[in-house]
Amino acid sequence: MVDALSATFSALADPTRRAILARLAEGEATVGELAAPFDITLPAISRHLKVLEGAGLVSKGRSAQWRPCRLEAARLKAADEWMAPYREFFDTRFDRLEAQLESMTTKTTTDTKGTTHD
Amino acid sequence: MVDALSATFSALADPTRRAILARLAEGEATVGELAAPFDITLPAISRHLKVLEGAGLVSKGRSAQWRPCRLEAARLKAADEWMAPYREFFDTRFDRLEAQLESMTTKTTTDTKGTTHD
DNA sequence: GCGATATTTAACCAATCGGTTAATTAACGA
DNA sequence: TCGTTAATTAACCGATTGGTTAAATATCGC
Repeated sequence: MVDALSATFSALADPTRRAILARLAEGEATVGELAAPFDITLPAISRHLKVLEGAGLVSKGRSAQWRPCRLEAARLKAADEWMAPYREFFDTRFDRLEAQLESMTTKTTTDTKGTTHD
Repeated sequence: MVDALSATFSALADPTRRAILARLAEGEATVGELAAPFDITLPAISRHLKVLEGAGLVSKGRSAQWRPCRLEAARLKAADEWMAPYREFFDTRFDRLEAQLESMTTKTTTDTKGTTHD
């Protein structure tokens, strides 16, 4: 997978890991505290945290036998920035009706093979 | 994986698929056109597209033997909205120095076990 | 109907994923 | 030093992933 953005999105592609991030947005928490809300075992949580750490979304400190975890937002910001150019499309109603209208008014369309989308 | 958000992030966790989306942001394209820039085989592209379709990020039309693909932004928007609450943290320099300052001024800290983060 | 073009499906493979249980490491506190 | 608590590591399992080659499907143009 290698690249940071892929690692970030991959880390986000799991509801448990997203929940952990949501929890950390409210402040630091130890591994045990993070694990509490879930049904899965501690080793499983430990590995989810390792994935989040690997993606640079979380950092771990140490305090006696505890490992307080903290949200690291930089990589989230990078993911957010990757999304930014697509925001332009969020409200583009580029759909059936509009496309059809366009193809009816324009005679020889610049169309990618005369689309009949849907 | 089941939930839409996980499917979306998972689909985005691959550079080939992100490149496909970037290409589609410039307009519709057939499977062959989308495959052209890549070294991998057509079946591989076909499956990447199926992942993107499955995540609702791309829709396919049909026109003779071509399958013109189009970007569908709704799910991207949902992912973007998931990120929104975290934007608050993007510039929070919540780091060593600031945390340490805080723990020095506050006597009995509300600290999660007296963090020594890093 | 036939050959060419566009795309998908099938079968396979090695690697990774998300979970488990059991064992290990590390630091506390008495 | 011993028992307890916090967390990680190891070994294993079944499912999924991302790629391949080869075969199948669909539609065109003649």
